[in-house]
Amino acid sequence: MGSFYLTTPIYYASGEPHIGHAYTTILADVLARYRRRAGDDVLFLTGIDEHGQKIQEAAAAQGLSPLELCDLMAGRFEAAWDELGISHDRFIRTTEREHLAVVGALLERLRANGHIYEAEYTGWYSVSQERYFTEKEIGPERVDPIAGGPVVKIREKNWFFRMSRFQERLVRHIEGDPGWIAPAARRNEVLGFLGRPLEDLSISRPRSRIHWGIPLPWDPDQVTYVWVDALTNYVTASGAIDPAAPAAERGFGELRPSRWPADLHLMGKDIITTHAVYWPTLLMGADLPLPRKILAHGWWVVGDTKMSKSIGNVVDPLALRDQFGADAVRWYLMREMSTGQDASYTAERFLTRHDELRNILGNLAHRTLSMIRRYRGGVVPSAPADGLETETAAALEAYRRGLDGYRLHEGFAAAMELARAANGYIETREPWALARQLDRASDLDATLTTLARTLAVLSSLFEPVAPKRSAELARRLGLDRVPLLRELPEVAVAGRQVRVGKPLFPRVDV
RNA sequence: GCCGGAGUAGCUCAGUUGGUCAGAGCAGCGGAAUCAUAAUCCGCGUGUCGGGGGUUCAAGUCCCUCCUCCGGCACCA
Repeated sequence: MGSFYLTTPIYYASGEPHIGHAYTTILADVLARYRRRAGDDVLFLTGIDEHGQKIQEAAAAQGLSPLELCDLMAGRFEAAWDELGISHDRFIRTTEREHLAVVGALLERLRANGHIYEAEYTGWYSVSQERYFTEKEIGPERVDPIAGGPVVKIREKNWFFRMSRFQERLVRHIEGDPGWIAPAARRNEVLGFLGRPLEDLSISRPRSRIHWGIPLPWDPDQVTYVWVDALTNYVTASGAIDPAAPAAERGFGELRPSRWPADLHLMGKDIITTHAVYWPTLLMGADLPLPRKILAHGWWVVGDTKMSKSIGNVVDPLALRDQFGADAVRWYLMREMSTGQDASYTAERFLTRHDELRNILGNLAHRTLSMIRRYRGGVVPSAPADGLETETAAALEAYRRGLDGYRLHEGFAAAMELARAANGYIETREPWALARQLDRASDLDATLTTLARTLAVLSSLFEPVAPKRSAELARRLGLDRVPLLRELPEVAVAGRQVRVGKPLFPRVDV
């Protein structure tokens, strides 16, 4: 049995879960479920990032302590994930005691290795907003993008990580492993970025300004800035580091038994630099192995404009879920977006994808189960399931190729293609005609058994993307669970008592 | 400015290393069937594969150039 450890970013706890969070998390969930279906022992990690100035301010504004606000937001995220059928194994919070200790241990390791030094940080600071803004945020006008007020260039004491030392090693790593950053376009961007001299990374902020954070072990007047704090969650959850052990035995250099390194870090393309540059160099600095793969996905846009709160065109995945069900939302997101690229959300496309699920797959299940009930008393006949063999084999191969290669849209298209083929098979075989001819009973048996077997295959292929309805389909077929991939296509369906039930994907009147 | 993508049927897009690659789904039109959620199946596309040039026996598929759109160019979760 293989092992697979995958992560989403931890989402910043100052805002409500939105479609960006949902897409990343659903993508991760689909891959996690696929790996489980392929027989792997999976660790699927997600969580929230709870430190920093925004949390501190948002809590104060609501009359809460920072931790009270974080508790509230953790509940919001977990509830959202529950409603979307997310099967994470671990929900990490950066305020957990273990994480605080691991961050401290990592920082001490970096310092012991001689990669940390003290210097002045220079940046554009807005006095009214009490925070720094990036060059990009302030724009050429040099005003703070929130209130439009002035920004000034100021200096303050920070601790820095000698990221620049690792530039060459990182470039060699990326060039030596072409699939390490996917898709290739993002890899090229990172390499382009690394074509210029890499600067060092500021890793702390004065506690006088931001108190809600993890104090540096050697300088309690400074708190850990977001990068080290947030990214380290991946190591914390892996169990690789034991902060309570003596410094030489904590797991750096010599890994303890753990899930590290991660097999896959998933994220939106906006934080590729953080994951493909900051994080690996930090790991190098701490003598930890790098994650095996980094996959940055694209953005959902609405029509041809970017989704944004200010425009008011944000699509709420939970509202869609209320109307169509979690599986339909998941199907749309996975099937419609070419993994890695941007895609456009439109209500029309959503409905088309939902119709596909309902008419091609849902109706296939319903008509098949109805015929087994009508013609064979609800029991799958014991006959050779010798139809659709070519189509099934082709679908399985394309499906695995798509999911293994992180082209989920292609993999799931192959699954839906099999459902289309099964509908065609019904038309060709005309079971209703066979049922009228007593001497064709064995042909009808073979037809119905083939269809039942194909539905069992489909329940397995669709499980990662539509877990609830696929499990229900398996139950309707009289199976006690959704089959694993290695059990396909030979699933023992003969003799099973089926149940027709209500349509799997009911018609939704809009 | 530098770097990198994309431009294929009305719409959304597939098209690995050049040779059934001119395709799929949706929409539209016509037909079949009745097991089924007015669901399904079959048939129908004269598309300059953004423009131009080049390499080759052969190019959406490689090279050059032009046009249009988009993305990246660090302390932003």
